Amino acid sequence: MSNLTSAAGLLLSLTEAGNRVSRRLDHTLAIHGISFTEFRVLHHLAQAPGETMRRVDLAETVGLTASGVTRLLNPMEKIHLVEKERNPRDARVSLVRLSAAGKEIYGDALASFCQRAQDLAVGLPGERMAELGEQLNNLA
Amino acid sequence: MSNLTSAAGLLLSLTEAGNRVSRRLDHTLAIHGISFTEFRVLHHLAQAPGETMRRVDLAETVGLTASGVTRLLNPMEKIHLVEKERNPRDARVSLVRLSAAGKEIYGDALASFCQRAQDLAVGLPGERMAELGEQLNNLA
DNA sequence: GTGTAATACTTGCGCACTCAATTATTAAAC
DNA sequence: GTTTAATAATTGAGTGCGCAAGTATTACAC
Repeated sequence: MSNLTSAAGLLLSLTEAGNRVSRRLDHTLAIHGISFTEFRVLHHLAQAPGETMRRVDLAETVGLTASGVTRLLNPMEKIHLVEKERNPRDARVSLVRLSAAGKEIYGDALASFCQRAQDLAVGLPGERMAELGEQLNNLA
Repeated sequence: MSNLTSAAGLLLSLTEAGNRVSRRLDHTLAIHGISFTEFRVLHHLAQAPGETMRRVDLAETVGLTASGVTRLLNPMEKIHLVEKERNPRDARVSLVRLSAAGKEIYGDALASFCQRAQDLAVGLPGERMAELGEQLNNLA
């Protein structure tokens, strides 16, 4: 029926589902005044040691370009969701830290996110979710 | 470690991996002069009965908005990768058909795509790929 | 049949993001 | 210690795509 290898078919479904899901989550997070992308940086910062990350690492984990994070973080700094910080050991890197305000918004948004995710993820194998998520993180 | 439900974590990984993968595939398909999104419409048209689809259905399957497909298809029609066609039963719908030229480009791009997909998908469970892809299609 | 709602698609506007090139800084080569 | 290469981030220019609103056309009520 389909002339795709199984890997190709999977990546196709992955990206298409990813697009759909992103758009839906964007809508549900709009209530909190942040985009889904912004939520993702808040989340990864919240998980990071010291709630601080380098911009390049942030880019890779959220699935953006370095350029993309720069543009994304600018307004977030202005709204004081995150704070810029310099690295004494290496003047090239500029670190990003989650602010108190950012932490609070993250907490609120997290609840909406998890709730909506529960709805969207029906039909996925409940037991294997954690395992599968881990595999996806090590992808590409 | 992470205060996410398993569903939430999975959707996060899904969208982030989707972004990364999309960007990579975009690059590899650039050789054929098409974007990854364009490849996806060519692919779905090639699978469709009569190699023809309605724009709304195309939008949903490729993970775009109706507006998005309109903008995407305009240049593709100009390059004659696809052809517009009207539905005699319903004047609202405008059908899109894969052209001969589009079919050819699709065939070429398909090879590159599958090859690259193979590389990108290392670390994913080979046996479960087809099954998982099907589940992702019924997501969101 | 007429009015209302639903569906398919398009368009104006704008934002998010990418790419390529640039700057600043550090690491490596020798 | 220079020179060269590699890394981190930013910026200019441009594109892709979404949203909201608009236009047709069809379906449904009654």
